Amino acid sequence: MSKCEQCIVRQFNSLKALTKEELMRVSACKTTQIVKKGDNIFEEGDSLNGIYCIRDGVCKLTKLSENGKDQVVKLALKGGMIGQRSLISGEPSNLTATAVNDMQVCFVPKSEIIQDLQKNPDFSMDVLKNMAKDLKNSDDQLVDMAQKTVKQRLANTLVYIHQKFGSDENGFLALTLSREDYASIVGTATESAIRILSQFKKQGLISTKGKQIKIEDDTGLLRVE
Amino acid sequence: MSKCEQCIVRQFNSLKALTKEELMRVSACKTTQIVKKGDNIFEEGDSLNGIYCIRDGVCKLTKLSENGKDQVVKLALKGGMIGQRSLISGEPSNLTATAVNDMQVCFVPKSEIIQDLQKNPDFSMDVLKNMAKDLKNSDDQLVDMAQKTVKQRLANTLVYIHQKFGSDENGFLALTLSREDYASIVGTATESAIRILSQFKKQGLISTKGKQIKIEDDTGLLRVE
DNA sequence: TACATAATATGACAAATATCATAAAATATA
DNA sequence: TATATTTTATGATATTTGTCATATTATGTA
Repeated sequence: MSKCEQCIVRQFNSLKALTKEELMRVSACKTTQIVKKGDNIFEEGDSLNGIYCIRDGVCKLTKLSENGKDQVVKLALKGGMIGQRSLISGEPSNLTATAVNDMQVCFVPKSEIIQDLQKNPDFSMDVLKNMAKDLKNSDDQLVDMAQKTVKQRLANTLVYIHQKFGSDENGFLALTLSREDYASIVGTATESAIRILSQFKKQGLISTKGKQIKIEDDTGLLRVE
Repeated sequence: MSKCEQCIVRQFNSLKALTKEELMRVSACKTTQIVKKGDNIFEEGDSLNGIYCIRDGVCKLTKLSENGKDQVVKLALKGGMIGQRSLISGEPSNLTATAVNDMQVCFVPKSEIIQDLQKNPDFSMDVLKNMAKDLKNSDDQLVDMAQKTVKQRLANTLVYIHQKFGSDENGFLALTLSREDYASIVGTATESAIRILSQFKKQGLISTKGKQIKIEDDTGLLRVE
């Protein structure tokens, strides 16, 4: 089994603030798991006994609304950590984590993390900073959700995914999501999302091939009204 | 000037986790200010050199959207702390804090707080827990904003304010907000908020007297479709 | 390959919400 | 108290968005 000390992914999250000794302990107690596309890592209401560090792949964090629709709250990718909020508050998870493509994640037990939070101020400060960043993102999303049109939100989402995940060799977004996923990021009906994508296509802002999407004009998308 | 050691308000926030010595230092370096209704404590983009502990009164934390409308992200009341997120991330404030009624707030300089975060794991853990709670609230709000109707959101807001702020001697909500404030909490046009309030009144869910609102049927409000 | 299944696409229509106009009431101010 | 100003209220209408129906295309599987 591979060691955390040699894992590059760690540089992208709070684990980089651990001392060599702490990291070795984490490495010794962690377990690595393969998660197949579509499978859940954990579900809303689950008690989490640790956190997950994403070695590879992407997952969506969603919450089921009373109307029966899932809302995507966040996308987490390679280097991300999920489950910290729940671990810190000691409450069951507020969100469901579902693999958007095949993933490899490392589970680190709660006891080790809590101990490091208590002993290592650099680590706890870094976790605090990441949580602060999440909170800012969440607040900003809330404002957009409240004040922007569906069209604007979908345009922003496309640009965001372009920026965050880049393009493949053919120019298509490297992260392929279903139209339903787009709809539940944007907070709209799947048909509405599809309709607006068609419109963007006619306007030359994007092009598509099956479910794959190519961004043709980022700035144009950001100008959508 | 009054001392933090004797301040009850502290019990409601992370400052309760400080040691006696730390608290005395905070008390020595803090400054108390009066903020009049409608005045800003800080604005979006301001660099904050500390955090504010609310001794009395209520403020709204808002963000201006590109469409020119303010969105309320959070209401903070007596015992609450504002500005922590910005202090921790080291970024300018993401939100504007405006007094909804007359307030008294204590400003604690950044240097003192940072030092305590570094030295006192109980304190940093408590700040972390509060941030985790804020994050959960923000995520939940996001889901509601995306998936619930304006009517449901306004009903939920009324119940929330009833729970959080209670009623005055005449049964009216103890926190009086303008219809415009309600609209920018719910994320709708002021006219829509007013229209729906009128509807709730006809249904006997609330009653009003000027801008004052009395909740007549909490459970009924929560059942609104 | 052929079939079944799921995902995407689009039309028609209904419902929700925003906008503009204007009136009435409440509140602040002289 | 009288007046000006703001806030609340409501109607008319336009726009946005959701829902249901159905066709088409893509994708997985035997």
